[in-house]
Amino acid sequence: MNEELNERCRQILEAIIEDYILSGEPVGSRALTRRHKIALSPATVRNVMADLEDMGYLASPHTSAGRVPTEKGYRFYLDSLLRIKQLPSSKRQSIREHYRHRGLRMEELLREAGRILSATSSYTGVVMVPHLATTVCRRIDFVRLSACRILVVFVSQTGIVEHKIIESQLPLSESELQEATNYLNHTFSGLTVQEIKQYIVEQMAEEKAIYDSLLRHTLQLSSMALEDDLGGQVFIEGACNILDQPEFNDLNRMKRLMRTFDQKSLLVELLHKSQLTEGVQIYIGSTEHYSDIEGCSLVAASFSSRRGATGTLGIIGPTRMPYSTVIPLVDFTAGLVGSILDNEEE
Amino acid sequence: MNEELNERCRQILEAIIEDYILSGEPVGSRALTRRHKIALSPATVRNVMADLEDMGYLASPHTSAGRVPTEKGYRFYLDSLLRIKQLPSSKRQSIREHYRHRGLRMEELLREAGRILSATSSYTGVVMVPHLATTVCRRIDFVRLSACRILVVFVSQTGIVEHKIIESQLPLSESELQEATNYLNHTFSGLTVQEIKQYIVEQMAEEKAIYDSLLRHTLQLSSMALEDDLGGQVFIEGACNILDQPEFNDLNRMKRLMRTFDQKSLLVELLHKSQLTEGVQIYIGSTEHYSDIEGCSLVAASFSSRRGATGTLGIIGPTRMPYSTVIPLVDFTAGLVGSILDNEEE
DNA sequence: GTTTAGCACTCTAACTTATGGAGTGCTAAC
DNA sequence: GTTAGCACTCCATAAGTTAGAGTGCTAAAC
Repeated sequence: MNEELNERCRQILEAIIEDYILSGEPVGSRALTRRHKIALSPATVRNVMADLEDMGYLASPHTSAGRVPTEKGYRFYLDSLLRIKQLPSSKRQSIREHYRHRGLRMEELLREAGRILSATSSYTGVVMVPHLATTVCRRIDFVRLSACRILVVFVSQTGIVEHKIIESQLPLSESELQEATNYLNHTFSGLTVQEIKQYIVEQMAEEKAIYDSLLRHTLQLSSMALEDDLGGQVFIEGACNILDQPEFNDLNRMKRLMRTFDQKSLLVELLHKSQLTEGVQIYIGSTEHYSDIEGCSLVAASFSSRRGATGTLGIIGPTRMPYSTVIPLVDFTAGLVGSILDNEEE
Repeated sequence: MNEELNERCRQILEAIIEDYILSGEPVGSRALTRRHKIALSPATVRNVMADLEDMGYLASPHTSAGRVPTEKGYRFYLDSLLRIKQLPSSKRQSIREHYRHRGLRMEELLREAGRILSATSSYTGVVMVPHLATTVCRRIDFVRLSACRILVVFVSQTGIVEHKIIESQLPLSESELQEATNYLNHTFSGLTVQEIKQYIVEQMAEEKAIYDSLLRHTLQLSSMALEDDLGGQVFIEGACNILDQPEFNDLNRMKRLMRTFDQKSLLVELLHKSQLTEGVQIYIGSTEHYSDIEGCSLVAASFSSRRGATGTLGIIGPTRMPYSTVIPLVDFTAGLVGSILDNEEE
């Protein structure tokens, strides 16, 4: 694939994609020259377009329609043509404003982030809750519900609170539980969940060394408490926003998208993926990749606080969305949410 | 409105509604006599249908289509014609099975209840989380995040856990907080949230009598902690299920419904309403009432545990849904969820 | 008086048939 | 290499047609 696109091709490709983003209609050679003051005749543009089609950057829905960007076209546009502006400071300010009077609960903060993303972009906002793994434990509490049923409340440095009810094998008295709690807080506070799990495994391995049955039991309970945390949960806000896009006049595509939202699994997968990489990631739904969100793209960025909690947020919109504003929006929001989490830690 | 429907009218109305529920198409006189072994000619049936239309139980989309039940028609059907079967015990068993291996977190339980309702009915499940008001306090914990920021964890007898971060006016030390916690648990444990609020108000009124500033402050904090709880939150599961219904081939209606789901406010209102009444409630969306869910109905029932937590759950489906199976399903589920909550209390 | 058969009438959904417009690809001239 | 010109293609829209289902009314039958 050694096709170097020369300047003219690039220009025309860019013009086509930008037109298409605006109109959603296939763009033809005539309209293009008119709108973009290109110093070429439609015929010449047609030749270039035919080349671009051969190379896979464009496609035509049918013989006598204009051209539409392909996934490859978008990719090239995103990688090489798009100049990303900074979000204007007025907009930054107004977004910050939205977060100002927020309640301070982690979950609500993230839900709200999704809503703000959605409202600001008029597409759909998605937010994935940080996994506990890299989260630093501030405190872990056991609350005795009955002899064998124990409520575990886990609080991270970032103020994430998770709770879970576990069934203990052995009945435990109030005072035993208190003792266990004290021990755990003393031992675990300041460690990440990962480190805690590690520690538990190591201690359990030396099981024979542990003569203290309460201690052994305590470790067992904490192990149960920390498995399968809630992290990775995904909030979807403003799902219906996206339905106003003309591409969703197709009932089936619409249903498919809604189903994807309902199941969430694809989103979890994608959001996870983009957590592994720095910066804004863009996933383009096409027939080959992510066909469930065909016609849509996900613009995602992960946010993280200084102390480790890392989640991902983003916007799902039609593939033909104005990336030049959506990308900075997602980028800015990720940073903002991260810093809000930081402040909550202090 | 003193229209007594005679036996024949009732029979025909019932037949029409049942046909319509099955097919979703306007039903005509001919088809009706054929399918229902009615000992009357189509012409006679037509006369009856015309009467029923005059009385407002039926409507015709246009001159030469069959008849469709109106909201009034459905109401009459539900109130006077429908014989509700018990859920067959095989089905009960299989539903119980679904709940068996559930994690024990309240929130997950309710979410799952929504999912099971949705899957079993192939419509959309909704669940409203119990409000704290009537909930009995088991325990209330303060966790110090920083001098002024405090995490409050509230645990009800039913195992509902709510948490919230509040900002204290005065900085509090670890030990002061401990003292406050002990005081609160001692005082509040076993009271309902309502009672607690009452108590706080009374105590504050005697403010002058409270020389102990820590005590005053503690009360203030708990007051903050208990206002605007999370209860009333609504989970919607399987929203896309309902889209497969033929009535949602209409794009606009579909969008409207999705928007209603997104906003949730109408659902909150309806679910609240049905919390005030015993048994299964049915809300029929029509142009006049609840136009946001036009073409849909909500079948709802509240569930409650012995100790007070009361929420509501239900199914949203097309108005022409098979009530004879949906109603018992909702009824049974409400009872089941209530009893699961009871067990969790034990 | 109620019920029914018959019939003219209505309305829709589905199919067919024009028609205009937008756009292409090719060729030949610049 | 670029462009004008032109024949051709395809879609969207509108208009016309038809078949089917259903109604309302009337007059006869029970």
